[in-house]
Formats: sequence, C-alpha cells, structure tokens
Amino acid sequence: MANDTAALTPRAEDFPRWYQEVVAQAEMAENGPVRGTMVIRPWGFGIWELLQGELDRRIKEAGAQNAYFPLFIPEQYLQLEASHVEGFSPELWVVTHGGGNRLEEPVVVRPTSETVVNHFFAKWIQSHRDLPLLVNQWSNVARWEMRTRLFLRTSEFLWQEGHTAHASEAEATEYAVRILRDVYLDAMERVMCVPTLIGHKTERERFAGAVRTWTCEGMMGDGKALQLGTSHELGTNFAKAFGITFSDEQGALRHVFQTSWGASTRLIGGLIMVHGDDFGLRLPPALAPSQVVVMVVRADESTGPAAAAIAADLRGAGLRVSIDERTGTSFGRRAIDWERKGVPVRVEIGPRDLAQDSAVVVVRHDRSKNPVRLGGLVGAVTAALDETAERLFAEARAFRDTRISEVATLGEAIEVAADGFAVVPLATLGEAGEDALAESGVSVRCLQRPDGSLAEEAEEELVAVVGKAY
RNA sequence: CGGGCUGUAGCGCAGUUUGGUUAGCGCGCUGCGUUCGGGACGCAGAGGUCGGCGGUUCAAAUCCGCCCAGCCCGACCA
Repeated sequence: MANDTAALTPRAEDFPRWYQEVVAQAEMAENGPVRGTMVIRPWGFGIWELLQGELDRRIKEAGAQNAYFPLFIPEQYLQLEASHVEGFSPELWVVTHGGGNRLEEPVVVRPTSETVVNHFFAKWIQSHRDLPLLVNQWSNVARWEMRTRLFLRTSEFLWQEGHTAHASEAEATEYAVRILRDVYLDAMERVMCVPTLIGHKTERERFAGAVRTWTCEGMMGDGKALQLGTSHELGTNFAKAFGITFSDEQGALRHVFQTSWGASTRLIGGLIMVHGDDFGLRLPPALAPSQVVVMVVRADESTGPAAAAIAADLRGAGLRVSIDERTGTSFGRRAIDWERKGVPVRVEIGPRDLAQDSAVVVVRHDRSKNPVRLGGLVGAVTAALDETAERLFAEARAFRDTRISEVATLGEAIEVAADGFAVVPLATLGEAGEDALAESGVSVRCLQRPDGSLAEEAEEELVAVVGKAY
C-alpha cells in the first residue's frame, strides 16, 4: 500500500504540502508523464465516479440529456466569438500534425466545447418547437497551465459541461440559476457536505463570452476560496457568432438565448481541503468508495468467517463495504492506511471482540472508538455514517463562519482576506477597488444580496464576497 | 519567456570539491520465521545504460563541451 512511512505534515504548518501528501498517501492521484497531467488512481477515481453519479442524476432531473462532442475542434471555430477566443487563446493546445503530415488547418484540443456544440445547435434548431434544447456532456478538456496542482489545476481535467438554448432571456436565466441551485449547490452541500456560497461574478471574473456568470464558492481549510462550479448566461453572443436562429410563433426569425455550465475533478481537491485533517482525508459517506472497512485484527479460525458475516450484513443494508484481512501486515499500518484514505467507518474484529460477541466501531471524522454488540452493528454503523455527513457539514460551516467578516473599507477587506472572506458593500468597492484588491492577490469571489441570496436582477444594494482564490 | 537549482535502484538521498578495486544508504519490494488491539522484528535475497551524446585520460558517477528533462522563484491563469 502506501510506500511512505513518514507522518503527514500538519495542516497548520504547511497547508499546500499537507494537501500534496494526502493526495499521494491516500493513493488518489499522481503526476502524469506530460507536464501538468494527472493520473487518477482507483481510490480517487472511485470518489469521482460517485460524485459523477450524483451530479448526473441531478442534471437529468433538470431535464438535460447526455451527448458527446469531439475532442478536436477546428481552429477557426474558436475565432468566431471574439471575447471567447481572446479568453482562451493563451491556454490552447493545438495539434499541427496528423499521420506524419502537417495539417492544412490546425485543430485545437477542446478547452471547453461551446464552439463545437453551437455549430451543431445551429443545425438542430429551426423552430420554437425545438426549444429548449438541453444537452450535457461528460468529457475531458485541455488547457495550458503555468502552474499545476493535482485536482485543483491540471492541464487536462475531467468535467461535465452543459449547453442549452432557450427562446427567451428570462427562460435562460431561470435555467442557469436552476442548475446552480438544484444541481451544484445541492450536490455540494448535501453530497460533498461542503457549505457553499452562491452569487454572480463581476465583469472581470466573468467567463469569456458570457453576459453573466453564476458561481459556487467554497472556503478551504486555509481560508482560501475555491470556485466549485459555474453556470453562465451567454445571452445571444454565441447564437450570433454561430447563426443559431429559430422561427417563433409569429414566424419571426430570432436568436436563441443560451447557457453553459460546468463542474470538474477540481471538486475532489475541494473535498480534500475542506474535510481533511492532520490524519488524512475524511470522506463524506456518499462519496466514499468504501463506506465501511471490516478489519480482521488477527487471523484465527473464527475472525475471518466473522468478518465475512459482518460484511455481508452491512452490504445487505446497502452499504459499500471492504474487508481487510491482510493480517500479514501489522494492525497499526493498516489502520493508518484506511484512516488516510478517509473511510468513514472501520469495524475492527479480533478474538478479544468475538469472545464478547462484539466489535469495535471506529468513526473517522472524530476518531472515536466504541465496542458494539454484533447484533447492533448494522444500526450503529448506519447511524455513524449519517452522523458523519451531518458533522462534516456542520464543522465546515462553523469554520467558514468564523472566517467571514463584514467590513466597511478596502484595507479591512484585504486584511480579512489573508485567511478568510470579507464581505464588503459593492458600492464601497467599485471597479477601482477591484484593481486595488488584485494587487494584494485578492479577488471578488461573488456578488450577492446582503442576506446571501442571489441577485437575479440588476440591484443597487449588493455586497461583494472577497478572498484569495486557488 | 527571464533568474536559480537538480538529474545516481520503485521513492528519497550520499558519493562529484581532490578521477583509482566490485557504486552505497534509508524506505519500499521478494522469501522464510517470530509477531499482530495504532506506523513490528530477525535472517536471507532481488533490483543500477550513475539523464543523453561526444571528448580528455592507463582509468570517468566524478573533469570538459553540447543536448534533453524536471523543479523552484518571477510575469499569466478555470
């Protein structure tokens, strides 16, 4: 298993280093051979698959269907939308050769798929009866990045990207917000147990080609911000660039209003940085590839069969269960391996337990250990998993709340943003204020109403949540 | 793209200044045994184009030249 015997660097001592060590020692991912690329190992990919399932179900509930568009995009497509090309040009990987020959027209590896998708939307949409068109794809994308960190920023990453077309602006806005709330916010808070702020971006932070960008922002364990998911209103920008028109009920030819939205493997990085502790990862039960590991403390004629029976009972209750009977490896080593991987509950079973018809239940989130009668094991484990989800969320929210302050001046905002979020009236900030923040490495994460709700119309009394971002 | 640094076993490193038998150490790995309730121990093993190419020399991981790759710091970024 882990081939590193060193203890983890404490979070408080060096947070970035702690993060890297958790990713490595929990066997989640490692660097690929090409600079900035990432190999996602089975444990990390297992988490991604579960998260993917949760997001996918919500996306489908919101009415979108999955489809797939090509990895390669003609370079000229990118040129069609002015601000889009301006935003993405520096990040493009361009393929110039194929089959040993120079290509007549270079193709870009998709950095995002608005351009190809909309090329086809233009073909598929003729009538108001074709609307709304709601499509999602799960894919990889590639962007040239200067400085990469596993999961948080990699040259290639996995994500879903949704693309929709609507007959009216109001409908597009409503859908973009619906995705933000019903898909992203819901999955982040209920599945990932990550308390999440929602709002919209300032012009400076807006997606290249969007008229408005909605965002989900989480606070990491060091007080920095991570953008967890975004939903963009594209207005008619791409519709005009790609000629996406439809005949309305009156027979008039009009441009569609569009949205696009995405969430990526970056979420796994956020999960680690929100819930991890000095002993490693702590997984919310819904995303744990193994929710329970039954550990055989010592091999004898009774422990193996007992562990198998316990595992069968737990599986019967619908849980994901692993059995660890590697009794050739010392107990401590194995316990620490599972702890680092963040498995929410361990059930330890040895001769001593069996003699008392019990097992030891160890809960990862607070590392508590308690003996439990075998007959009550399924109930105890299920309760511990439910409690883990609640406690992880509550703990993260309590931490975040202690690191958010309302402030009245730019100076205070910068000070607070050193290790948390500052909430400052937008009127105080202005565009000049945003420039001033940028000089200290601080940015506006999102704009919201003073009560934290979304400002769906142009409103006067908004506040800006500012912080340092990953 | 500017500045600094590093390439020696799967990983982390020593050895290079001052060239000299068979290139070492820790972890990991394999086998056997003793262990096993929070990072076990003993014994025996396996594993190397010393980043690459060329040069100097009786002799190169070590000196010289060129090349390649990676890391860190700056400018840029979901």
